Amino acid sequence: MDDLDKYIEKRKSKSPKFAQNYEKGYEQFKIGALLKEARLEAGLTQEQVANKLKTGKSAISRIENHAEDIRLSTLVNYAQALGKSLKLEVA
Amino acid sequence: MDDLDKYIEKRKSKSPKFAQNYEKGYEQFKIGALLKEARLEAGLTQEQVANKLKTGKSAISRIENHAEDIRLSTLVNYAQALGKSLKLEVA
DNA sequence: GATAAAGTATACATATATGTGAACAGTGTC
DNA sequence: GACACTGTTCACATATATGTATACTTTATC
Repeated sequence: MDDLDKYIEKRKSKSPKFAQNYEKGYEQFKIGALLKEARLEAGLTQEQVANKLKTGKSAISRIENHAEDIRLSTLVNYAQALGKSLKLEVA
Repeated sequence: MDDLDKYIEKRKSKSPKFAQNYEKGYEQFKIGALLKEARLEAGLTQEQVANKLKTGKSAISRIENHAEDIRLSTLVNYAQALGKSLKLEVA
């Protein structure tokens, strides 16, 4: 089980709503976890990312923890702030 | 040159703004084209997709032609309406 | 246990995506 | 040309993501 899986398990145990939606297949809930994982790999704090995106750290926290939904541009910007890019596919 | 490329070229020639943003690398502009391509492959009209998503056909047209930005949930729903799924990656 | 750094939670304001309906345009068929 | 079908554009209303500031929590270090 990798770090992302561990994180998901932790979120599930702490939040019934998260667990319920996650099991339903709403993997959008994974997005926040993905971004957080990518941020930590880049060795950045939420505040550092916030500064790059010219916003506050609370906004970053919200994205990582409560991103039931998110704008595509926000995803793209977040990825860019980490020096990465967002790949999309309809398959 | 595949159909999507042809479509992009057509949009570029008709809309300077589209061309400009596209060349800048704002590939979000590709999203609408991607969705349209997927819809046509599935053999569905905009109205059919609109019905599945319980919305109007004008909303579908707008997404395909003027989706400078779009919500992740909208992308996911659209893909589902076509019997497909959305793949995301931060790389 | 005091302090600082990092992250979370909340509330309100603002920006913007989407819903909705109507009018109009393009395309093909008769 | 009339008709039906498909897609586009517009305006307005509504829903919701994000900006912003503040307070609180957690964790680590001393």
